Amino acid sequence: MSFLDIRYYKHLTSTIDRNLDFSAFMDFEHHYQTSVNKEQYSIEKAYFSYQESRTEDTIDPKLQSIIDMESKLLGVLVNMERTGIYVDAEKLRSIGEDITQESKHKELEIYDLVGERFNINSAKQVQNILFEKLKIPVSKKIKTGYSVDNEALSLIGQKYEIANIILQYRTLEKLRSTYIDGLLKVINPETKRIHTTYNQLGTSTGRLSSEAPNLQNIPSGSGYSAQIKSCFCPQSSEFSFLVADYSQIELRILASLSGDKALTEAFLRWEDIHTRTAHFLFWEHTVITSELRRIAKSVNFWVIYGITGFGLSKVINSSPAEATQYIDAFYAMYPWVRAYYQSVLDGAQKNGYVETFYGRRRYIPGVRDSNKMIRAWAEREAINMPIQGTEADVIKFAMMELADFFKKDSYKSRMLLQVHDELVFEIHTSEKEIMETKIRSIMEGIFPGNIKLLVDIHTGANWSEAKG
DNA sequence: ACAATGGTCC
DNA sequence: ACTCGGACCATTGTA
Repeated sequence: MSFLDIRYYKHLTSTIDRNLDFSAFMDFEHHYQTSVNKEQYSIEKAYFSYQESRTEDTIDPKLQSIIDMESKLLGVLVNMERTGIYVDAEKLRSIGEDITQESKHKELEIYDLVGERFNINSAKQVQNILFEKLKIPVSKKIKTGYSVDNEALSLIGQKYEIANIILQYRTLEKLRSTYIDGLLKVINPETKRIHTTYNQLGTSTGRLSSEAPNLQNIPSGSGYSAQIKSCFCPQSSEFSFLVADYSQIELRILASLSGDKALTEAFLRWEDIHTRTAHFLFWEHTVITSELRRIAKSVNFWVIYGITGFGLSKVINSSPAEATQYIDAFYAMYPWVRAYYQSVLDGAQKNGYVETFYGRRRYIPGVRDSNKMIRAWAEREAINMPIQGTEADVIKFAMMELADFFKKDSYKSRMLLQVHDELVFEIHTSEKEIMETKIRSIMEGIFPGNIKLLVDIHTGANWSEAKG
């Protein structure tokens, strides 16, 4: 277990138990950061330092179970990293050429409209062109001047076509720079595959992060995004892709943790939860249009984040007052959720931390701060962490069980990626049936809450085809 | 090198 | 009044 290096210790201090003296560890970390060979740090060293610096004598058994899980998970992650994922470089390059061509075209179109050449990639220069030269009214301000981000340009685009073309140009450039050039650069020449690195220490909720490259933010839309995603595929024809994702896992966990009757019943009756919320929010409408459902979906989504009416209003394009009404209506519909949130905040006040279903902790000192803004921020963090963190715990436990299963009978199929609520597999043709059955049963069976977790499974010849 | 801005994902 | 749940990365521009 030589991979259980210093990352593990850092994880303990940062996401599991922040109540530690960090100084004993600084030397260790310095060596880690300057070291070429990460493997030289053993679990024994890390664990020793951890014990040395603990301020309590005993460790909460629930916390210990998380520590044990993380220890074992590291080996699973290392296997996934080493396995990597194949990318059709030729296809990716060819898509890149299409994008470049279209991008060049947009570029010229912009110069033509403006009557001047400038660097469209520079926010500053775009500001100058739009607001100084073309005298377009400002829609949104930022620290250093006038914003030209997506939100601002979309507004401007209602009247000035130039903003829409800049948006289109940006989208193309984003795809080209980050996902074409960026990915081509990190294909391993020996394996022809991309090997990401999972960071177990990167988040404060217990989620994994993925870096060098980040394979957790590959675009998922249609058009070029789908084309890029389709470049992720099996290396040989004996394999296909399988994507298994938890369906509405946050809301299901919220239902279990809060025990809310209405939310629980809705799930037990297999109702469409977004439509149900929409019916309640827009009770005066007899027909729920897709637009109304979209708003209700945003409300459901952002209530989990502990967001304010102001924030929600930006997402659903309404006034803050209207958005606040929606949030209040949500709480009226699911009163136990509000009570549950209150109990989470009370716990944060009392203990200084909040915890997941499995006992993973996040220390939140801000809930005791005298500054109202800081406190409000801390409260949103506190409300979100048990849900997002439990989700992270659930999929991590599932991954470990899946890894055991794959290993036990020496299957040829492999687990390749984790994207927070989704796992990507490379499935050998001969193992298709058993894999579908087992992956579903392991993932759905891991969480013992009142509400059963649901897993959607899609298969296909590549990542794009296999997505939901 | 580093901050600011912007954009992609769950 | 309000820039807000959790991440990583590219580009520009300044130090």
